[in-house]
Amino acid sequence: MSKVKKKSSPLHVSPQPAPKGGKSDRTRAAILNAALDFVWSHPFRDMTVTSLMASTSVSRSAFYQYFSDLHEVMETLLTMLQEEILTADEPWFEGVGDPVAQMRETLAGLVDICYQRGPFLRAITDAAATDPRLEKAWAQFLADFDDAGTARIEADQKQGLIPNFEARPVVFALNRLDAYTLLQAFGQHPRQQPEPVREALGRIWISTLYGSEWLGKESSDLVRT
Amino acid sequence: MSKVKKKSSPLHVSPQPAPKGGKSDRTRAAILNAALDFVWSHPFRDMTVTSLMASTSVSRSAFYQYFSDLHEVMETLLTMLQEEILTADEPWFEGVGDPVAQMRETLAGLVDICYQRGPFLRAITDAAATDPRLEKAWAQFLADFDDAGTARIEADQKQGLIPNFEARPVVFALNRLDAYTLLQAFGQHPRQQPEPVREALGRIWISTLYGSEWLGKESSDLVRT
DNA sequence: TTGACAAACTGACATAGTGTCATTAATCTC
DNA sequence: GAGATTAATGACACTATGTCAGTTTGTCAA
Repeated sequence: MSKVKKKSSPLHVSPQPAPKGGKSDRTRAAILNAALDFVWSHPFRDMTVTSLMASTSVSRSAFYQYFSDLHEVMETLLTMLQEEILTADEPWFEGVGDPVAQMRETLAGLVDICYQRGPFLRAITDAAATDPRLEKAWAQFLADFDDAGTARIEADQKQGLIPNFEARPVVFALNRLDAYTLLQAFGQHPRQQPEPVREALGRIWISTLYGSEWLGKESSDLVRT
Repeated sequence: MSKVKKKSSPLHVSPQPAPKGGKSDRTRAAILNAALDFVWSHPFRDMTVTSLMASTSVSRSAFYQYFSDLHEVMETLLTMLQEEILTADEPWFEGVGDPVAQMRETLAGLVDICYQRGPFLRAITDAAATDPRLEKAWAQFLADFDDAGTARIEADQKQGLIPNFEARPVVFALNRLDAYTLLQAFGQHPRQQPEPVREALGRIWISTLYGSEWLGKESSDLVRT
């Protein structure tokens, strides 16, 4: 929200990320935007270098001066999305305060982002199925949440806020819950409504970790003890 | 387990599915087995018609007399797996008795199958990312569980066994939880241990639906009230 | 302005995989 | 064992990829 421009539908664009370095990078940005636009309304499997460069003023072979293949484009975009999501997830994953309130805040942010970026997120995971590098990057993205979530749970267990069980497999499962629920709910048009999804995820996380007695007020305002 | 032969590692083989119809189907079975074998130790993205038919005694172009492309092979295999999973999932999804015991039974069966078929399951979802038909088939496979699970929850809600919330989004999320947790835990070698996964899934389903007070005995035997 | 060097871009090519088709080989039927 | 049906093959056309030698464009020093 700070300095990123938003187009109505096909999401954010990236002008010249590194205008000073020496490389002009104008074409590079054009390619990234073309990819973003494409993926908003077409499945990744239909993306070809030709189709991408058609919405550009330069030739197909120019593509290969900026990226080695389509997957590298997606990997670049994944990195951008990653930052956005990491920020939204901070409250519960990095915080130390009231867990349930932070959980709700984190989920709300996550659902919001994934609703906006749905088709694009979907494109990344589709692309990951056909490329080892991107597959690894996506796996690492999820694995980082596994680590952070495990740490948070173990901390809360020490405080007696969460019952004692082996944290890692549960976090692993809950993170796949989030990732693929959001992916399938928002990954293609028409997207599902965000509210029921957020409520469902909140219900599952909270009753699994903190107990269903915390589910009281499901409405918009956050619960504070 | 009834009449299906099992090879040690690369899973079941399918001899002549329809030996009477008229078509010989011997080559067809060979192709399906080649696919099964391939996918046990290689990612789907590396599968080509050439590589498949290489482990066969017939030529590449013979492939096209049995399947229109690689995705159709995977779709055929999906149908087989589907039956196996539907059977394992019957207790909770179709039953009317003690929900928690049935839940545990269902999850145990599901984890067991997915542990055995992991890499193959993975191949199917990878393949679905690159083909509309298979994508639809996979989506429908999951959607069927959404319907069945919603029905079961609503029934249990009427009996007061499950708190009143909108069932569908929660089932949707829980089914993605299962599918992608199992997929990522068992989808490629080396696979995770099945027990922690089963326990994690059980914990999440049960505390979300029936409350964590049912989690008492986590050991092997089933809880009966 | 010119020349010269580098950056940006291009068209043409080699490669890999797909799916089709006319033809040949195998198998069955009477 | 001749004819007909089914199974399998080799050769071909097509699509998309990634590479490369060469051309254009831009910039800066003289």
